[in-house]
Amino acid sequence: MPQHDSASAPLPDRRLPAYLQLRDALATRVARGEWGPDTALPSENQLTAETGLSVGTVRKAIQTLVDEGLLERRQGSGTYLRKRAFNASLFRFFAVQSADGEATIPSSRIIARTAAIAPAAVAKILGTADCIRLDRLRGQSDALLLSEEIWLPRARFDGIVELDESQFGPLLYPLYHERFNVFIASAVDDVSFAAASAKVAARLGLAEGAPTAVIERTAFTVDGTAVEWRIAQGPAERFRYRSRLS
Amino acid sequence: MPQHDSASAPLPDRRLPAYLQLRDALATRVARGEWGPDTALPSENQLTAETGLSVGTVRKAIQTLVDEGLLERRQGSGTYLRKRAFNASLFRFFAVQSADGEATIPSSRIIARTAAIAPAAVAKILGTADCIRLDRLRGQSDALLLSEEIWLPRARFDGIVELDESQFGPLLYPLYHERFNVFIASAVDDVSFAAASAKVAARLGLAEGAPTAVIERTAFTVDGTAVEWRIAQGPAERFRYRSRLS
DNA sequence: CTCATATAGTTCTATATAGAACTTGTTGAC
DNA sequence: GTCAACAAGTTCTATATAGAACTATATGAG
Repeated sequence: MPQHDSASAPLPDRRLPAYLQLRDALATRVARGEWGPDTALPSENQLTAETGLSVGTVRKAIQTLVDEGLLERRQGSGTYLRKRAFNASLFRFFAVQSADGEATIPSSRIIARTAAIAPAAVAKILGTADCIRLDRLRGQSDALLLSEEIWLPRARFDGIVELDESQFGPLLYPLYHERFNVFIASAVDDVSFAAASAKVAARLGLAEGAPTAVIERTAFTVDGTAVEWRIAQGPAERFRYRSRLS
Repeated sequence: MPQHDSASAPLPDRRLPAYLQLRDALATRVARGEWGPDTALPSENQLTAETGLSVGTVRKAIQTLVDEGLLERRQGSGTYLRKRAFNASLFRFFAVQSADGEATIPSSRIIARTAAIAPAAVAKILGTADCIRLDRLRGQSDALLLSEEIWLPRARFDGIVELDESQFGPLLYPLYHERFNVFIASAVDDVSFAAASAKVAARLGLAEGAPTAVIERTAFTVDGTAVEWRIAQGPAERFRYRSRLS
């Protein structure tokens, strides 16, 4: 699937109801990075003036995006980008035996950054083989919890290889947004089980063939294009995943 | 926590907005089993007449329940109980190598039904130790996939031990609803990995200590009381779990 | 029986309006 | 400087209304 430049604005589908057209328009403006994490979106009144729609319709459009998890409304203040709760969630899956019982985000260390040709399966997901690969290790040095391999399309993340190491915090998604204008809106995790390969075992300090949990994640922007694929692996005994069904 | 009889109607909190009071009222009526899976709830017009509220407010109350996954609206037809998609989801986690690739629900066999005292942890969740225990095996006889142990509070499920075996289909939640007026509205799964105990290994035809995926589930009614706890275990190599984050 | 048409009932979209509830910044009293 | 009061701006609740879109049933023609 070809990647459009973000400048090409998709035309709204006139057959759709007005509130959905407005929803789409707002979503693309969000994806384009028009508003930062702490700047309010236009108010209901401003949007009614801009669009000529009624407040009710504008509210419905915004509410749709809130339900989809993209926006967040604060009464009396405004409408903002929602802070993504799943930033730390990949980590949350591993029970960290911190003494205080807090859900601390342990240190993470990027151990490699290179431009590389993505494997076919990854290239298919990301839409290109021209990629950047990050390798990351998480956990204390005496208790390594997660070995990660992260693939990004080079077109969107050019310059991340040369970026100063101090710019990398424990979480990547804020960096994506601030430095590369890429706003992660949703993700899909695939959890499975596998024996540790020699390489992974060495990294995590496990025996080869030791049981590990594997998490494969694909992350998407608002418009549904995949912009990150990663595979993470950690010791199975420490793994614990909670999921709410409804 | 003491279990109320379903006859005691909780009073609506007057401090709450009207649409939330109506939401709560409808939720308790649903939990009470007032409407079956295929009978429509009262229409918007009927509800406005009953309550004296405006259509907009009534719509908002219903929409809230739709967002919570409890109801389902069909334009031109009516509002209905939502068919629970996670009935089969516990099973979906195991990749079934059926030739056609279909997500078939394999046969399930109840191998034991007894009244029993629940372990402390389970009793705490269910609010009582006076329970019924079901043991179930799923999968073909040549490829057993899941060994389940299910705990139910006896007060709500009295008679399930004596129930004719033919009444048990492959899914339990429809049975809960139709026979015992218990409508499962949400659930929480906890996934982890563990070595197979001697007993589980024997049941599944695995070697003792073989890696298995463990799913612990607590299921809730609309009002948030836990009415089922189960632990399921299956071979780790066959396990695959998909989760959507947003 | 089969098919098209009408009809009543339902949800869905959209507008207009009013005031309540809440947040944020400013102004003024002390 | 500190605190209270005010004011402007925002989202939230609630009502009222109109017509469109869709579904299910009944009716009638052939």
